[in-house]
Amino acid sequence: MDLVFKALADPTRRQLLDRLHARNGQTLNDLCEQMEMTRQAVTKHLVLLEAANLLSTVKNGREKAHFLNPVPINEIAERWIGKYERGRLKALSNLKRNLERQEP
Amino acid sequence: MDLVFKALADPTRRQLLDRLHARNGQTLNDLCEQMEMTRQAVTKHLVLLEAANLLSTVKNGREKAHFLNPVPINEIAERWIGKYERGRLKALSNLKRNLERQEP
DNA sequence: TTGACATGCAACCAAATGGTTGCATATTAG
DNA sequence: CTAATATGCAACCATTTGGTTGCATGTCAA
Repeated sequence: MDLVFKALADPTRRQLLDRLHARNGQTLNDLCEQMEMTRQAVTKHLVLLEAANLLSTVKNGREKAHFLNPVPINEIAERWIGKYERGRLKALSNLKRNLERQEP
Repeated sequence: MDLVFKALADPTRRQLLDRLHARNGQTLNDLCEQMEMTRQAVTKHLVLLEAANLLSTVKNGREKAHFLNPVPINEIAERWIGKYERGRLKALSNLKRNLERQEP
């Protein structure tokens, strides 16, 4: 879970996920295009994303395809966002009431 | 948006949000209890959370109460998780098909 | 009013992070 | 076979991050 949050914290990695979301199964070289950094830097990001189980790879000859794995993001939605969502209205009203209490 | 992801990336900060979720409006000293770090370290985390708009504070005399703001988390759920969620089943089936293609 | 308490601010430090360069290895095309 | 291509691995570097200590400031209680 912590690895997922850390992986999602970097804009470059979110961009990589976005690009895989747009077209799944891209190779490393594909993903390097339009990235303003070296191939090795992209590789490091992909390694982190894979460690967080946000993507899986399939080696095919000298190429390596990358596939998005939406499960961890779903887990965050379920276990974390949902929890906070349920208390949303209540927390908002509490906040409002407490703020108003300060300004007579 | 990036500030929110970065803020959520640290386990200490998620713990702080959890504790505010359990009991809203706690003071800095409250939040420092059971934290294995100095008050100043906790302060730094709270500053980041506030910069990400994940909590708001109300100063009352010499105390400062902290209130959870669930809006940014909701925005992540809406704009990011939702997008990936919608493609979940499709992506999973694609992944499965591509994996099977590799193992005859 | 004075001492205790709650918080703020700044300098400093070690470790993690995000990037680079250079080279090695494996596969495919000609 | 050989050259080009796709990727892997490791050392190195600057900046950010997460923490510390020390001290300053403001507020409440006795």
